[in-house]
Amino acid sequence: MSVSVKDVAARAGVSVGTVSNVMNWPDKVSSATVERVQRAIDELGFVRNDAARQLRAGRSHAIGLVILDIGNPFFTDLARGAEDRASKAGLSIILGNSDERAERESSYLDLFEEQRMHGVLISPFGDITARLRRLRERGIPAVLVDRTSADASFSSVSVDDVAGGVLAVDHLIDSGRRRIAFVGGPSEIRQVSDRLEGARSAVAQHPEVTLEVIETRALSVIEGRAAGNGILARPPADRPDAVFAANDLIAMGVLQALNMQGALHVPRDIALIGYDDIDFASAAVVPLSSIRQPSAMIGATAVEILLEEAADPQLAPRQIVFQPELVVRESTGR
Amino acid sequence: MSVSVKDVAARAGVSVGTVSNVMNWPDKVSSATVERVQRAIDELGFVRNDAARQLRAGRSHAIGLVILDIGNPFFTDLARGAEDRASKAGLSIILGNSDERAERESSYLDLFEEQRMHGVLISPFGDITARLRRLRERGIPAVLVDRTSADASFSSVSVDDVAGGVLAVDHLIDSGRRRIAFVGGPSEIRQVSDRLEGARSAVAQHPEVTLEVIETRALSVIEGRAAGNGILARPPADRPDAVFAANDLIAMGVLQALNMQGALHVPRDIALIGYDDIDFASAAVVPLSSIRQPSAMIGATAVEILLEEAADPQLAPRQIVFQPELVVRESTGR
DNA sequence: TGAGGTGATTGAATCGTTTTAAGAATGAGA
DNA sequence: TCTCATTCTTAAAACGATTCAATCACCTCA
Repeated sequence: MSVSVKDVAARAGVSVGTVSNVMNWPDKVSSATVERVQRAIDELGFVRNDAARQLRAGRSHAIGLVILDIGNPFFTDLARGAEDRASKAGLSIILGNSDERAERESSYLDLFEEQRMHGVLISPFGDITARLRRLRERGIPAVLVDRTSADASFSSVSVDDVAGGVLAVDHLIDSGRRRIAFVGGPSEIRQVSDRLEGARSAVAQHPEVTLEVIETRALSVIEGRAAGNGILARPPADRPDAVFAANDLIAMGVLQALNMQGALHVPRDIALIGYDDIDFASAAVVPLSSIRQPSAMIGATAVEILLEEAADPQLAPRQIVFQPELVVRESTGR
Repeated sequence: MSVSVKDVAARAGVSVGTVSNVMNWPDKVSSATVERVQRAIDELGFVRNDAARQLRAGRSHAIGLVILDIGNPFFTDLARGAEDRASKAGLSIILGNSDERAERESSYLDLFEEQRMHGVLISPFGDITARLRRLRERGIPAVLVDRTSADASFSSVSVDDVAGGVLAVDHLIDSGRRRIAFVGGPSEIRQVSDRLEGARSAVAQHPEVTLEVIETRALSVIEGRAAGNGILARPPADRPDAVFAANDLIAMGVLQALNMQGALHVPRDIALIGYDDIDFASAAVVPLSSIRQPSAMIGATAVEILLEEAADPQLAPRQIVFQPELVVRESTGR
């Protein structure tokens, strides 16, 4: 059925060891032989069997990546970044989507252990430090993405959401706004609470500025629109003059509500800034200011660290924190 | 480093063959032995090495899935459906994103061949029939998703886009619209041309109805908005009274343009229907009517067919075509 | 001519599991 | 007690690539 090194060796009139050397250490082989073996490979259409390579090598040539939500552009961008970096090292990425469900997360970790993955990148949902510790004992390093390790026992690559909150609110204040509303929730989500914390600390620098919190049940367009309608229903004097949304989906909902029938004008009446800078943000009715995260860079960096740890398991865990970036568009503009 | 069957066997005081039987054919082993071996497995934390299993079995326990665009909810839903069905058969799905680039598509196929995948599902971009034929010769069956095989030499699972076009335009006509515009492009995309063809044939049934085609350069929100602005700029008598957008992104762009500053009212002045029924559709300023495709079902069915072909390579290829479904919301409503 | 060196190639062992034919143990029936 | 079945269990042979010590061929220099 399948062509093996043995067949190639027979065709080229050399031993299997030589065929292997041609593929992996061509310098060790005379150029005439390389040529001959290569021709045999092409003629037979030989494709090496990765299972056998892996078995011999003791570990796979792939990195497992578990993300929280495949529908979220932030994660797919992150995956793209990881993939690009990994392929440079001759590794592939196996993508798993935990969908914020502990049992799916766990079954991916099972799979990755059975496959003796080169390493695992994970955006954790449940408490999996014990699992990761075990993987590490077995020679499979792990790096957390978009979340820091509680006890710093694992390396992590994340973004400073507190700084992002400061960035957003400072920008609103700089453009002359004084009554700011934070819209987002639930506050259990670490990203939400961090961004709010940043907003609070920015406001604290300016006695004349107030911050109100409008909590939502989820980070969705629908919830954002509900919050926006709530603002619209208030007497004008009670309304904020700026909204900082916990992510772009919320921001788009708020925008839709405020903009409906031209009731209020964004940014004239109310300035609006979101978070994540998803593609939709620039395509909104009023292009949305937002806080951009280096999602692809996060993925690439995580792979980088993982490779170093795979090469030297003794390495001390590192926590890499990226800084977010302000993107100004019309929704907060003049 | 790693615990092997040998260690388990030693601990349980049996041979490795028995350990293997406990895991794969427990009926062949006395219950006392099963119990003893199981305990040894648990105590040692044994996890079997998939590479070795695969090597012995000759093929992997995973199915490769190559999709065109991981940012498109249609494909992620499809992937979810495939994954659910595959896991019932004890198989996992390895997801690859070709990003509509031939070289990425090809490198995933290389990977899948090296891994001796159980089978391959692919939403093809380039012309890959030759590649797939070769995979099949090597015992790896392939099923096309969201596209039919030109020469019917491979099984496929797709949706009848022509019927979807008919569905959309019939609905517009039924609700009293007479001057319909189709917005979408480029027409090289098979889905676009099929939907337009459906629209044409629906219109052909009604002499009093006209169809105009507004071609866009891509299926994006921005392009949709440009098209919408074009419509807005015309004298009222020249405007269509209904728009059929080739997908929901286009539709949302058109909606944003028409609705801007309350210039035109959707659906009063112009009815609007999209295609795909993505989550955003129901969350738009005016909830969007759309054509829903059974994306998860497509994935699940494709896996089903793949499994049958893997079990019996002689099976004749089948073309499964699903019917799309009309979802009516406010944008075409009363 | 022979010793020593260099570079290319070989062949066997190895990775960890599954499979299969053969062997051992047990019990039933004569 | 012996034979024949029926369970269980074992040992060894795969699967296909990589690795490493050993061998070979050839050349140089004394």
